[in-house]
Amino acid sequence: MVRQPAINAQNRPPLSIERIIDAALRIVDGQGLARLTMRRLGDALEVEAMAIYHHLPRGKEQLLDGLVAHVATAPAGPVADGAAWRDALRAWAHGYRERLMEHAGVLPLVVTRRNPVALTTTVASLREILRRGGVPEATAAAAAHTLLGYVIGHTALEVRGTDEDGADRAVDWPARFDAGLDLVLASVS
Amino acid sequence: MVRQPAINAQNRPPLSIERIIDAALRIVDGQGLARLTMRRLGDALEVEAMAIYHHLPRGKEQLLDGLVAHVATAPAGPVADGAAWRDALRAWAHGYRERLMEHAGVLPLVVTRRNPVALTTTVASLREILRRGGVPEATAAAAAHTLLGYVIGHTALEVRGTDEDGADRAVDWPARFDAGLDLVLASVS
DNA sequence: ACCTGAACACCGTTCAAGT
DNA sequence: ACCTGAACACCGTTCAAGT
Repeated sequence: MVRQPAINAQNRPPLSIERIIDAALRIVDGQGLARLTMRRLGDALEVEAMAIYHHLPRGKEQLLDGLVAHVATAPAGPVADGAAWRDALRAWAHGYRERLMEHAGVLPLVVTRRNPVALTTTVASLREILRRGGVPEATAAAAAHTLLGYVIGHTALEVRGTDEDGADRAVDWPARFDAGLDLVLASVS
Repeated sequence: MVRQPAINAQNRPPLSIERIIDAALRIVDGQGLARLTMRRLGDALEVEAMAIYHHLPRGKEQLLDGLVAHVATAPAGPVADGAAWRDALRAWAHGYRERLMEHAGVLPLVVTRRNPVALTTTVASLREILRRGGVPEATAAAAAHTLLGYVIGHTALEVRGTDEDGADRAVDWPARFDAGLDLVLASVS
């Protein structure tokens, strides 16, 4: 008789940080950040809210940090051909925007929480691609911040959906995003 | 005997939306957004929390909308010499960044709240400056969104204070901001 | 080790009542 | 018109207790 590891009396697997973050993200995506409460999260996990504290001792703070780490950590992968850095950054930007749009509810957290590694590692990956493309170190560092700042800021504008232009024309957001992206990338060298 | 208008039994002026928003902003700036509660706001105004609802029937939602309107509504003024649009936009960007830094606590709200006029009017003013500078309509619209998105996003990165670079160098944020701003403005035409 | 149950101090908001 | 006081349903979190 092999011992079943990690199955408790109620016949369900014990909680894990991953399952907790996943459930929290589902609540935020489906109902909004304001409805993410420890008690509701407990319900979703079929557990008393207090059980969550056993896995996240810092409580809700740690939960929100986990959400940011899960959503905002998306470094650009290394590029085979260094010269194609412009295309690589464009592709990364599209992916990052989509990620933020999918989990729009965590955007305020991305913008608020102090000093998480998420953005640091992401911005470092961008700088590395620029560096390998032959862009001077100082320019690469500035351009990496500019690009990440643009993607986050523009996506924030899009999510908030200022759906018209001030001139009563509907905004084609993906086109806007691409146009701005080109503007940012065009002068990097 | 001239009637003293709007002085009540307790010998203090009645509340007004302006005084409420001011007090709320002071709490957010001094103690952070999380500590802005209706009861604390009431204390600051020397009033029971429930009195606030008489002036803001939509309650805390309306209060937060008011904070965003107060902080994020900062259109660029009209420019005498249309040809100097690049300098005008640079000056506006510096002012807007400073505003957001001063009231960093409301940044998550700026990024979250749906469809306030604040950003719409601001972006419209940027587009107008570009238009008068002779930039084609479509480019002007895209560049205005790009610029506002950049300023908000980059300031958000700065506020969160990823104080090092991933390469252990301290970041000179104002210099970074200027470098990115030039990058954005350089290719607009 | 992992989870529960009761409890505490605090929320936002309503509603009837006071002046 | 403007504000108060009590009340309601909900928070995050602690702590001792169960298995």
